[in-house]
Formats: sequence, structure tokens, C-alpha cells
Amino acid sequence: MIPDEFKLDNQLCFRLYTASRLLTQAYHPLLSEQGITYPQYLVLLVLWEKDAQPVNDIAKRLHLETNTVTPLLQRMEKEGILTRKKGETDARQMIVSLTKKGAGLRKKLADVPSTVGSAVICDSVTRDNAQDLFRMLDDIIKTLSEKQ
Amino acid sequence: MIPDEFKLDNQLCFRLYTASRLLTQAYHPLLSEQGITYPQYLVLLVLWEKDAQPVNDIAKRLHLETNTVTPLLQRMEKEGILTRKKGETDARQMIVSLTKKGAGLRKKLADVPSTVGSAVICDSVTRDNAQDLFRMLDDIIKTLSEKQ
DNA sequence: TATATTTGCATCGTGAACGATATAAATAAA
DNA sequence: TTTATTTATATCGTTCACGATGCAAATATA
Repeated sequence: MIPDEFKLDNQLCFRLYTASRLLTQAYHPLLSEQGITYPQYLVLLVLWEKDAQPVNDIAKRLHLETNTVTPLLQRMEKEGILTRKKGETDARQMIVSLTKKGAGLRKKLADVPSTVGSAVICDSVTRDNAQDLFRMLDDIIKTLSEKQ
Repeated sequence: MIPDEFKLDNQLCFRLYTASRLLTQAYHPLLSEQGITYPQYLVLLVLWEKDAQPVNDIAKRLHLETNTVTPLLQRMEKEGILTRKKGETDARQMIVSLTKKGAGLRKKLADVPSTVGSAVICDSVTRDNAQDLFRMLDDIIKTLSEKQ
């Protein structure tokens, strides 16, 4: 007999992993139309909120390490979406700024949130109890990121 | 002004993506001790439930494509965790079975669920309302996996 | 039975993730 | 000021994910 804890159906991580992957896939057709990936879209969200940030601030905002973000930014730089230049006050920093193309993607991707949002509305996740889900996920993220 | 839908804090996908990554990281020290990764652990969970399954059944159970699972299984075969042999009734199938080592990992990994589980217990996610979270995630997964 | 289609798996290329490590600049300590 | 430590970023190697494509076995159709 398999103990309950070992059953795949009882695993929180597997659910998060699957839901994350499937929802990311829902973004794909919309994003690839503009030649970007989902993690690149996340970088854009960060820079649209506040332009000209050092690599580290972007990484922290996304809960990623710089060894993930740096290559990501290098690819986006090569695509002409953003620029990277040495910080003036601190020469260790690389300040990442949107190009005109990167800023312009905001309008071209304007429909993404509502399109994807409506795809995930189901019995359990309506606008009402999405807040409960958000709160639980935020709590998980907070708990785990504090364990570092 | 940034519309609300564009704010990173309002994105469900980003929360799932982050929670999934951080929780997977919590598995890492426990799994690497036995020389396996988290996706490999998922394969073991599937095979511990039912041994000797074709690649396709494992892939479907994990909501993954065979082009992800095949290399994963090949690496696990090289590690001596499982074997792959052609199906007898259907020669297209590859039947994946646990070796003694693969079956034995169950005991060595016995503490994983409880160890990781206790790491994620927080204000919002207690044993009580974990069921609500499970239900919502299952609904999201169901909705998204039915879309194609 | 011959041909077409579907199914199951594999290969390839690209882009993440991430542990480990390296390097230079900034800061702290001696 | 010299030396040590910390900080910010980059490089490298391995393992996923996944779209695209290929191929052989099984099944359906003609």
C-alpha cells in the first residue's frame, strides 16, 4: 500500500507546478505574436511599472537569481527591447532601460491580461474568491522566500 | 499610469510560477541527497503508484508532453532507477519499470512529504484550508487542460 | 490487400532555472 | 592606506519545458 502522502494527488507542489505550466502556456500564443516569452513578459511588467532598474532589483522583484535574469536580459537586449548600461553611481550595477520598442509593447500586449484572465475563470476561481487564492499563494511565497 | 491588469501584483500566473519555483526549491536538498531532481521525483511518484507504465501514461499523468518525459526517463535509466523496454502487445510503446534501486528510493525518500509539508504551513495554508486551495488549483488545471 | 491516417515515441533547437564559480567594484576592517 | 569582505553581475554546466519535426508501428479507409 502506498501511504497517502506519497500519492501524487495529495501533493501541493505538483498542483502549483502544473497550474503554473498550463497557465503559462495560455500566454504563449499572445506573447509569441510579439516575439517574447513569458519570463520576458514578466521583465516587461517590472520595467513598465518603473523604468531604468538595476539587474538586482528586477531579479528580486521576480524572486529570481541574477544568473537566470542576466541571460534573459541579454536576449531581450539583442531583440532591441531594452538596453543595459553600467550604473554611474555604482559601476558594478547594470541599469536596464526600455527602448522605444520595449515601451511600445505595452500597447501591443494590452489585451493579454483580460484574454488570459477570462480563460481561467471557472467554478472555483471567480473574481470573488480569486482574492482568497491570491492571499494563500502570497502567504506561501512569503513563507518560502523567508526561509531563503 | 499603469492599468491595474498590468501590475505584476495582480497576476495569478506570476504567483503560481513563483510559488511553484520556491516550493520546488524546498524539495531540492532532500532530493539531491538521493541524486534525483523534482521532475524525476514526480516520475517516481507515478511509478510507485503503478509500476510498468508506457511513456504516454506517465506523460499524461504529469500533464507533460513525451518530448519532455522521454529525455527525463532516459536520464533516469542511465542512473539505474528504471528500465525501458518495448511493449509486447504494442511495439510502439516503451514500458517503463522501476529497478530495485528505483523501488528502494521510496523508503529513502519517505520523509520528503512531511518535511516539505511542514515548511509550507503558514497562516493561510493550514491543513484545514489546504483543501480549498487544492480545489481551486484542480479547477484551474481542469479548465486549462480541457482547452486543448 | 494497398494506401492513408493516426498513434507512440524520439530527436533537435531554444529558452529558461539554478547550483557552482568567477570577477570587478564598493565597502569594511586592520 | 593596505587588506579583507561584501556586493553586483556574469559565465558555465546540467536539467527541464516545449514547439517543430521525424519515423515506425498500428489502425482506418479505399
